[in-house]
Amino acid sequence: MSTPNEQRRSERSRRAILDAALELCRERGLAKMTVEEIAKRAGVGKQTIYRWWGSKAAVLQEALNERVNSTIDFPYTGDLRADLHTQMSRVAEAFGSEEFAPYTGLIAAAQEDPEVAASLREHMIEPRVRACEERLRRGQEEGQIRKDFDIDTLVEILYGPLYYRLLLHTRPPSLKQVSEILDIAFSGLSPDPGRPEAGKPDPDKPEYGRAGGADGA
Amino acid sequence: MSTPNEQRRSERSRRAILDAALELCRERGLAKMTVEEIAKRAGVGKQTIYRWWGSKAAVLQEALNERVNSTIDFPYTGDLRADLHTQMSRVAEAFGSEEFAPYTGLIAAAQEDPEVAASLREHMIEPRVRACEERLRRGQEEGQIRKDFDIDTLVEILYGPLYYRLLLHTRPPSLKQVSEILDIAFSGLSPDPGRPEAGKPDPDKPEYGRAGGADGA
Amino acid sequence: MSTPNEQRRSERSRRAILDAALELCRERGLAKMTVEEIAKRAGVGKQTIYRWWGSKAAVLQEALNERVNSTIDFPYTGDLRADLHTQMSRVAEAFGSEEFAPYTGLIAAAQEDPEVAASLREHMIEPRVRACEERLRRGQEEGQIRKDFDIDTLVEILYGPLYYRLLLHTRPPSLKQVSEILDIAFSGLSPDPGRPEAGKPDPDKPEYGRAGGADGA
Amino acid sequence: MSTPNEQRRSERSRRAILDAALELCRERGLAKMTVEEIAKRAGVGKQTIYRWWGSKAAVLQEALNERVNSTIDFPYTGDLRADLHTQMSRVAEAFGSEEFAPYTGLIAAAQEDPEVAASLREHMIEPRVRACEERLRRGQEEGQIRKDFDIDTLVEILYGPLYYRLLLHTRPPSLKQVSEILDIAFSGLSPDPGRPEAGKPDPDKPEYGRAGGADGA
DNA sequence: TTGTAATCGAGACGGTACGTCCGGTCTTTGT
DNA sequence: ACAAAGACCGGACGTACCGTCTCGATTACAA
Repeated sequence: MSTPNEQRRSERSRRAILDAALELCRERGLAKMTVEEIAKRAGVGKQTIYRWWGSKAAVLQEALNERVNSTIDFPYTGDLRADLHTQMSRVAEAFGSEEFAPYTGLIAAAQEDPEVAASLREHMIEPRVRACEERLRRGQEEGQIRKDFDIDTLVEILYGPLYYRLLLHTRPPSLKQVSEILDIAFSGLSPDPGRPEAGKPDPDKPEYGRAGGADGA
Repeated sequence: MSTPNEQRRSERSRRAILDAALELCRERGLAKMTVEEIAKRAGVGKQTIYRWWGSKAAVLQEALNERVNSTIDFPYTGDLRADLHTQMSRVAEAFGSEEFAPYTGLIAAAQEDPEVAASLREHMIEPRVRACEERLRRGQEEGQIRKDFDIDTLVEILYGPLYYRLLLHTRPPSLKQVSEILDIAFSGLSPDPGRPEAGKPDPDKPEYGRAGGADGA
Repeated sequence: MSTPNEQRRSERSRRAILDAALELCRERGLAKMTVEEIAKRAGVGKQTIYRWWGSKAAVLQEALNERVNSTIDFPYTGDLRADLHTQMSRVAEAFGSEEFAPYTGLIAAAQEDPEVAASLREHMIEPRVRACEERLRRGQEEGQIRKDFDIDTLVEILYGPLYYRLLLHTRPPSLKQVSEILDIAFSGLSPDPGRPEAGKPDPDKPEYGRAGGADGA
Repeated sequence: MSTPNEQRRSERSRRAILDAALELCRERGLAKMTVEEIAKRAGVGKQTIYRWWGSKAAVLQEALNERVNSTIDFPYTGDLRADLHTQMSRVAEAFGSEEFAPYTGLIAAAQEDPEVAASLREHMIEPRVRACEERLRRGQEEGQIRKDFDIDTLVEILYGPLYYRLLLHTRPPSLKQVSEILDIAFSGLSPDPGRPEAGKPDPDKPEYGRAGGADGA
């Protein structure tokens, strides 16, 4: 079976479907949108969707791919820490934006559907991870960071906290968080007697255990 | 309106429902199980589920709560880093286990349902975060780590990478990852000329960019 | 099994149930009312209804019994045809009234439930048929009608047309119909050259075949 | 809104639904059959039933329509009374048959649903009433019956007694009843001194008031 | 007068069916 | 020859009632 003749495919329908899918996903989220709605809004038969995609998640995946290819590239100014700050800030900002619902929806779908998970990894995660790794490796070669750490794990340490906030909805990822991540990552936790003992209050910080109900839904 | 008379509630049915829900979730995941199935397997009317819970996610949430309350507590041996290693290893192991599907299912559901998100935070995340924070604060007071970092962000740096692997399905969380996280977090990335430049191979590490499609689900 | 102790029965509840049932039946018909509604409106537990009656139809049956016992009796003036006219007019009027829905509802229920049918016959039909038969027999003995017809069939000829209109909803039973029934029944259809050929217009008469759709529902 | 595109309708499904409905109605009656059963037996989605009919009664109505169109026609031999006897006997026989449950079920449903009532009248009652009226009018013109009676009322007098037995379940309509109806209707009740005073026993006749339980459900 | 036993209001329970919605497939129609 | 349109089967949704089953709290009888 597999896919029909790619050549006869209607680009017009493809575009309308991707646009409608993205639109709907932003309106009510991946789980609450239906293939039927996409079809209706795109002015397309349902079969046309099922012919070319396996699920609404696959449609959304393709729709997202097109819009975000630009954000892959990593800056290079020579200062690794500054470049990381630039890039991570961009990510934190994106994660905090309302427009980002489709991405979290996709990650949610990936939890229950290995195909989505694979596609997500391949198209969204890995290219960005690779870009980050390359920048890190270059910095390493330039002696800006130590060489005895695993680059992959390092990427996870830098971006994991952003995903943590994004997906557990504790508080929105923020620029402040990015700075703190870099602070800790670069300086390390081990005590350094020569350093000042800063105790600045933190507006990001939720206060677990006090008036807990307020941070609901 | 709200809930009916709690006193007349049948504990027998409640148990059967929670058990059935957990069982089904492990069999096919939260998204693919239905309220009807839970009811049938529990030998219960659907209305009995709808009477006491708002959704299948809420049932699962309650079912999970009961089983994991024991894992909150943090060890205290006096050595903060060792205690973190102990606890994070436990988490990494749990995250890797097959039995953990219900938890990721719940996180997925939280992406599209604020009520689930709130409940997840309140019952699963916050108690553990609090426990970790307390341990960290104690270590801080004992001078084992620096005092000028935000504790919340620190928690995110430690656990974020585990969630990253759990939810993005790049590779399973592992004990090795835990060690590396602690290495980086404690030592910091900044170069230290006195240290050896270890280059040990890493079995966890996927090789992005080579035969990338092969690691798909 | 059967019924519980009749002596301890609460007359208060019995009354409230019968009243509520009749009220509800008039509001929305037997089929669309529920035991739950009766119980709620009567301020009574559902069990109290199920304890004493087998179905909502049985409740309604009993409720109706109480209200209509007065209409059984047949007048006796000496003029059979006049007495029939009096009684049948009363019936036609009752059948036409809006308050009569419970009765048709009961007949409807009887079509699918033999118990209701038996109860209906026993409590509502037979006593009235017997009364009518007695009056007819007396008239027969007095020589006011011929003796060579079956009394039962005669009753059916007199009242059947009223039930016909009541149950098939072609047009409401009317006094005019009663007069015509008696005319035909007493005179007979066979031509009598000596009689006048009346051709009075009939306001009751629907005109089948012309603009038929207009008389719908 | 209303009905979808009639042209795309599947005749296959329509047939299966009507057949299943009639079958089920004969098995357990209109009230005790469910839309779900019809769907299952017809191998059809429930939605396909709800798409084209408003209720199970509507389905049954359409199913019955197709089977009974043949019985409308009235015989014409020149002898009105004989023709009436022929036709009414056919009806009496049909009313007595077990296969007739769907019809009584429909009449029952009509008591609580004006749409069913209208449909019943339009499709089942009126065509037959019209056919009978025409035959009667012709007989009237031929001088076989008097001209000073209302034809509609006459139809009710002839058929009302059959419906009476059918719906009140006193005793089954019978050929004997038909003969007696015609006897009374044609001869009239008024005494005729020249006639014999027949007193033949009647097997149809129930004996109200004696051992009444025997005719119970 | 006080137990004792049954009925009572209340309503949770295991179920059945409702009528709606959507997922995926199959058929018809128009271009 | 495509696709659009959309009807189709299947089956889960959440709701409404069914008739049964506890629960105390009356209530009426017997002791």
